[in-house]
Amino acid sequence: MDIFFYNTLTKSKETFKPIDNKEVKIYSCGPTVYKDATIGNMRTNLFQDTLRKVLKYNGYKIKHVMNITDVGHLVSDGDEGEDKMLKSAREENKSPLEIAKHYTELFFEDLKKLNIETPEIICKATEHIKEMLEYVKQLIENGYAYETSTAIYFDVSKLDKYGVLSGINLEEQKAGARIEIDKEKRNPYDFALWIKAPKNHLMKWDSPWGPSYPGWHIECSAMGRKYLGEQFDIHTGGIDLIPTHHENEIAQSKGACGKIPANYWLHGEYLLIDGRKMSKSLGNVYLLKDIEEKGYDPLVYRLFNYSSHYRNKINFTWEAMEGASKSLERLRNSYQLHIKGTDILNEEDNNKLIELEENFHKAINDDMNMPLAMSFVWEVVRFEKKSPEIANLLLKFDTILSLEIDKDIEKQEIPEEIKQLLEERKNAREQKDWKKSDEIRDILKQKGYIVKDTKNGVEIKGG
RNA sequence: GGCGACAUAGCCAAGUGGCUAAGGCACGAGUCUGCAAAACUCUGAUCCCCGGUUCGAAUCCGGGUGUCGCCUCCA
Repeated sequence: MDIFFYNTLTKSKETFKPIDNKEVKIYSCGPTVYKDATIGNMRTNLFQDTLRKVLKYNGYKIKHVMNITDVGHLVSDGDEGEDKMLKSAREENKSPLEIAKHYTELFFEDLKKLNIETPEIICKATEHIKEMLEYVKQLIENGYAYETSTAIYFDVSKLDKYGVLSGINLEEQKAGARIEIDKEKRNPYDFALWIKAPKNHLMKWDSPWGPSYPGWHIECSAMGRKYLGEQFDIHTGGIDLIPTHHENEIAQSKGACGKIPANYWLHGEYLLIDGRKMSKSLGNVYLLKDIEEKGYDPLVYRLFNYSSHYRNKINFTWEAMEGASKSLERLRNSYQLHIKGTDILNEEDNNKLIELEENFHKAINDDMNMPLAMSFVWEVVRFEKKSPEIANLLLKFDTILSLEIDKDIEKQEIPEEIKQLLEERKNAREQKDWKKSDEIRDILKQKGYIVKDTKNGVEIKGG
């Protein structure tokens, strides 16, 4: 079955044709590890994870590279600001590497909680200084870079075209409209490849230009080339990376080897909070931790992401989380109903299930249309007959969904105290002492246990 | 000023030329139950507005209106 992806490079949906028909090579722009990863960052990681799993569902192997930016980015385009990593280091009274290590660990904890697979290759910028320097030297040799008193700059005017991703037209942009003009720069859109370190700069390395440090686009070009070659299949990131970071990566690659590094560029849209972009100034930044603290399984957030396509904005509200929470519960309940089911499926049922699996497959292959795919999941969930075969189909879907659909919420340790209360309530019910029964139910509720009386006996949930 | 996205039921959202416009959540009605919960069944849309193309448009084209994002680090 063909796979289709929307390619930012061509602004159209294309049939996916990998360079190698067995293994797909992917590069994802990873986190800058000087602060907490937000649920917005996690949305991008979730879409990348779904990409991996969809490719695997179609039988491909994956070689996926993700960088860890542990050398800070600069504050502003003018390259005159304070390095963010250094700013954090100063504020938290730790060394830059300690800061990086701390936030890297937190980042991977979040990925794990959301069942996001770790890419095959994780590479740190600080461990690839040599490769970056070689890249810069090559750009100078090829005539695409020049030195100023503060940095080595990329000369965008040397390219046949700058702006293939974002569609900007350099002539129509007002030079210095919102940024200070650096008189040494040849073009306003020239960007720093390598920056000469001021005296008190903490993170710096020896180079032909003295103690200095990398600009903020070169690491992805250098590491991408090292691990995946000059050209690979897919490059991913958040939509905000299009106009600057990815544009400049393409510029660097064209300068170095004349090629655009990836054939397909996939970008995830923003997560909004109550209809607005998440930002510190609006005070609406949420972390996965905040979701957990409200008592939600982190996978509720994962399911919530399936309610909208990755290329559309999604609006985060607690009301939406409540809805997703109910849905996840229903999915898992349904799996249990099917696994315990004893209905015999006839040919018509089997054909219907095959059709649903195909529809699901088509939906995920169509540029990862998860909202549509979910509608077929729900059809399977609602299937009239209950049978383990249907449960297995749900399990197959879960290789994409990663919601732990087979998690048995009833099979948990129940403390002795709770067991006693349940026993008391059972006796009360047998004597039709409804008042006492309801009182005990309230007590259990206060302790976090929800009691349900079903035909097959008492069910308990919570803890 | 430039670039771009979006506008579908109370909320979220799929659908990009053609059968009754997916699905989830919420609400309401019902079955079941001592009650509650769960489960199941049923119930809801002149697809932002105005033109145009077409046998036929939510879907294509033009023009409005509105919301938002980017052009400064940003997933």
